[in-house]
Amino acid sequence: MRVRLEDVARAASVSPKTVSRVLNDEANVSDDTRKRVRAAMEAMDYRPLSSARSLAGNRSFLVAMLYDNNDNPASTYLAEIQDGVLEACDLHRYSMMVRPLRMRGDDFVRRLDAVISDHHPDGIVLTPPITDYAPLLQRLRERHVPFASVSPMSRTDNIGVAMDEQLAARTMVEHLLSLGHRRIAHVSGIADHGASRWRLAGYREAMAAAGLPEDPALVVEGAFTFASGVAAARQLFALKQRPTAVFAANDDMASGVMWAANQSGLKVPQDLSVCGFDDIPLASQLWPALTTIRQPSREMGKIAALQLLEVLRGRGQGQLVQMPFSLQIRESTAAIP
Amino acid sequence: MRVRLEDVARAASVSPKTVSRVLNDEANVSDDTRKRVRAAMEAMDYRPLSSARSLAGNRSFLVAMLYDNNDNPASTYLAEIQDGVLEACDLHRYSMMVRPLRMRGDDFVRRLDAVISDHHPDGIVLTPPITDYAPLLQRLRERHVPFASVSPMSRTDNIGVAMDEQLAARTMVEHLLSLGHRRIAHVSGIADHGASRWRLAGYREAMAAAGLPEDPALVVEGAFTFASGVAAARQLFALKQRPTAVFAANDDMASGVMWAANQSGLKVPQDLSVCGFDDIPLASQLWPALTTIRQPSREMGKIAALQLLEVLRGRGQGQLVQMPFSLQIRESTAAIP
DNA sequence: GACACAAATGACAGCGCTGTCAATTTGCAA
DNA sequence: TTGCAAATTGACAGCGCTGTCATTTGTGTC
Repeated sequence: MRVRLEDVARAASVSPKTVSRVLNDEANVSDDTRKRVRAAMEAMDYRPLSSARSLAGNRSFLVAMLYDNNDNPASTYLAEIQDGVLEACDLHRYSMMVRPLRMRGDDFVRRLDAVISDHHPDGIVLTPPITDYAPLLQRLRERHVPFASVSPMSRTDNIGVAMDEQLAARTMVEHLLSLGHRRIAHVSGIADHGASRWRLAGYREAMAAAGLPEDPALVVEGAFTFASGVAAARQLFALKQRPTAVFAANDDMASGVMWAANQSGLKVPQDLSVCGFDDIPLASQLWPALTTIRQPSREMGKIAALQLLEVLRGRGQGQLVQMPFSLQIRESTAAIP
Repeated sequence: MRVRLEDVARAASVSPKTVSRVLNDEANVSDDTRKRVRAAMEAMDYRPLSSARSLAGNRSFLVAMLYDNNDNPASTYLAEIQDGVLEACDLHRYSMMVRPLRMRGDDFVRRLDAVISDHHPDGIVLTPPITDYAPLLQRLRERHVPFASVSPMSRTDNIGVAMDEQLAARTMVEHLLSLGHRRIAHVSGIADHGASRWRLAGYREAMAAAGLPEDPALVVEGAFTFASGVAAARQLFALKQRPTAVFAANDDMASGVMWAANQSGLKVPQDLSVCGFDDIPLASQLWPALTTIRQPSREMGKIAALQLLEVLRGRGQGQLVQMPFSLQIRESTAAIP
């Protein structure tokens, strides 16, 4: 038969309520008692029944990770974040569920409400690009559902994890500048994603700081996909004055650019330097391996979830953790000839 | 305040137990009553509290999807299956959780037990490569946890979804043969994965049927990754008698082969035909677009979950659904010069 | 209309935990 | 040693639903 809390109580010669206190790490339990109870739990391999805990305690021990994969082809990114969130949840014995939640559609709030009412997550982890969708944030606040975000656009009133993407992008471009490149193109992402804005801003900042005039022809909008990288590259290669380096806003597009370069007979990095952003697994597998910005997605998912859990467990307020980035210089960038 | 089952009962002038019957689609409720109760539920936007249902009914309404991503770099594949499983679960108002579960390690059974004891899933969806791990299956049967599999190796005593991968592989190779190719190489996957075996078997079958002697040099083992495709291709290109076509056991490796071909100055498909398996998004984005076998992962995840749910809901036994495949002929394969 | 039987409905306890609040023990100052 | 507040522990009800079993209602037969 199942071991119940009551059984543990009997074994430890305390009341069920005391076992409950130990289980929930509550204060006001003597060290001696706590130890005895813990030992009994261990000895009996006690597994609290989460449905009973939820019913009695009015909490679900559930964290929901919301995402919109409609606009987000980089499923490897979401998968990594998911792994990180799950790791954090496991640490505190919370469950995790994942829910796609498309932004488009006027029944958005209804769908969000359904998720909350049906599953009662204690808290929510938001992933780009829905980290900044106003109706979502508003509704979560109205319903008092705590949430944490991965790479939110707004850096105030938010907990979770963020990276200084603008500085990272600037650093990337400065690397190209230091190699002697002057005609540096940028393939940006979907316009209203925070990631696109910051990376583009970082590019512009670096170019301006180097005293280079802005050339609109050198900035092409992509969609974070391999195919859009190919298309953007074709457009850039068709320019009368071809760029000598391309900074793509993510690795998928960067590999598209490299592919197109290969097709056009351009050697990377001899004829063209290419760099990306994210450091997806493919980046180091490509040949030549891609110079990029390392963004530890898995770790970021974990940290965001930990901030949320801190709040859920009544341990603190949580904060917006600033993530360091690192420039991964590999073989796809080189000095101009 | 929250609307409870009791409130619905009062509104519909029936006992709580009757509302419970309607909620659970049980028999022995008159059509009239059922309609009245449904209307009341609708009107009051009643949301049953799953923790109470679980506690009283001793079921969790939870489906767990288990995977081992350690050996499975194609996270896009798992993400699609996950989406499909989730869709099926939503259909029947079940929740879904995902759990990585590494096969290696002698504490495997303990880890599996922990998942079951902690979360009490009503059933489990297994994904390759853990669909055929004997200790896992044995333990699930011992604990009477129903499960369904996506592409299990054993086609007996299993419910879920499968594709005739061997026939698909054979069909792919026959396509190459029909284009006049004779020196056809195969880049296989991780040896003990079912997918690798079937695809290799299909390749051999087609070659033998065409009366071509088996040349061990033409079969190179990869690991389902882009990088392993590149490595395998290099090995094949180094052969004194280079193959004119390469059939890779998945699209990631096929794109690796194409990449390597590009690097070696081989034009695809003029100098080398390349084809893959799975039809991942990248396949149609590549240039030239990759000829491959379409494997509808998302749909397969959904179907597997539906078989499981049929069992969980006491609606039937579930079955191993055979999935049709389709050959996607694109631009990466062509007749030999 | 009376009877047998099946279908429909309801009463009630209890699933395993936690919230509330009361009871007991401990620690410490006087 | 006594007194009192603080710390610790426990008693008990109840969270919202479903299982069990009893009761009522409906249906068909002679």
